[in-house]
Amino acid sequence: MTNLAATEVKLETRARGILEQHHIRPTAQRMKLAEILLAAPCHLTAEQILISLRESSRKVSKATVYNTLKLFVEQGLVRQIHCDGDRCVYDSRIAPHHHFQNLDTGEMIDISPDDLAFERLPPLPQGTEIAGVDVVIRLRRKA
Amino acid sequence: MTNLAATEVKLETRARGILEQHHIRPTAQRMKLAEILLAAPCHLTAEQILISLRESSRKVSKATVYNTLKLFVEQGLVRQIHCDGDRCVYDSRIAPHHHFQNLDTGEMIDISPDDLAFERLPPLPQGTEIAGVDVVIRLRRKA
DNA sequence: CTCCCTGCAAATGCTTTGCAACTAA
DNA sequence: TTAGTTGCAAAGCATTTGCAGGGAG
Repeated sequence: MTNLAATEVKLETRARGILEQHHIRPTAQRMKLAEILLAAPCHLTAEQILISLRESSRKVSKATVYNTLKLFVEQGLVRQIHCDGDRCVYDSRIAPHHHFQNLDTGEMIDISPDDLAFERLPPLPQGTEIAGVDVVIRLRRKA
Repeated sequence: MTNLAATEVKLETRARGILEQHHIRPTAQRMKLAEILLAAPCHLTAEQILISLRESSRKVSKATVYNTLKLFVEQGLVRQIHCDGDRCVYDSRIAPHHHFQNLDTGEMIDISPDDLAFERLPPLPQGTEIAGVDVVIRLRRKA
């Protein structure tokens, strides 16, 4: 009980700090969203976030959820991953890392950067540099 | 001229052969689509394919393009790549390979499997096996 | 008071689907 | 004949946008 309360306070403080670091005004809606995403490293769809929000006291409109997520992505607060054509997840872990994708469930699982290394990378086209490298290991149930 | 004609005939034959191998009835529309995709390894959006088709003699409806592409994907004739949220490309190279994505132009470029190798892969979650590994190296114009 | 934020609903854009006409074996 | 295909238009669906009302500083 006291632990829970302490955790919640800490989370709120942390969320506020991160928003301010990114020069985002900490409105009630943005705070709620940040708290959901920052509570733990997670991969959530806009829909799942919307459901989380409805369960909490404060109600947030769908438009605001999308607008806020877009803002967070632009500010580098979360990462947007397109796992398939008509669904994308917001990844609250900012540090570079890779993913398993469970094809049966659609679930995304983090891969620690330490667990994956390249032996050889291809030469880059003239005049370009690497902005990022994404690896997705697609998994199926073992036969 | 004779070369061109020969190439076209060959392409048509090849397209027909591939459709039959996959037990897809070679209708005129499917042949045209297969020819566009098989002419060379390429990454085309549904829109680009639609434009190619309009330029050719035979006209094909948008619905048929989507239905046919879906069929081709299901049959493993082409690969569908989701490069961003509201756009996907159809990759006519079936063999496993990876991609550069030019963030400035959206263009996808093949990476030969020989040019990329892993030094270390992460342990897989219990009861799963690898269905595929996709690497996307995102590029930006060099500063 | 002013600017920015929010929420609703309408709009957008890609993709899918229902259905009647059609086509090839 | 008969199952499989096509094309049109309408439907779907995730996301974006226009705009009026609202809130914080």
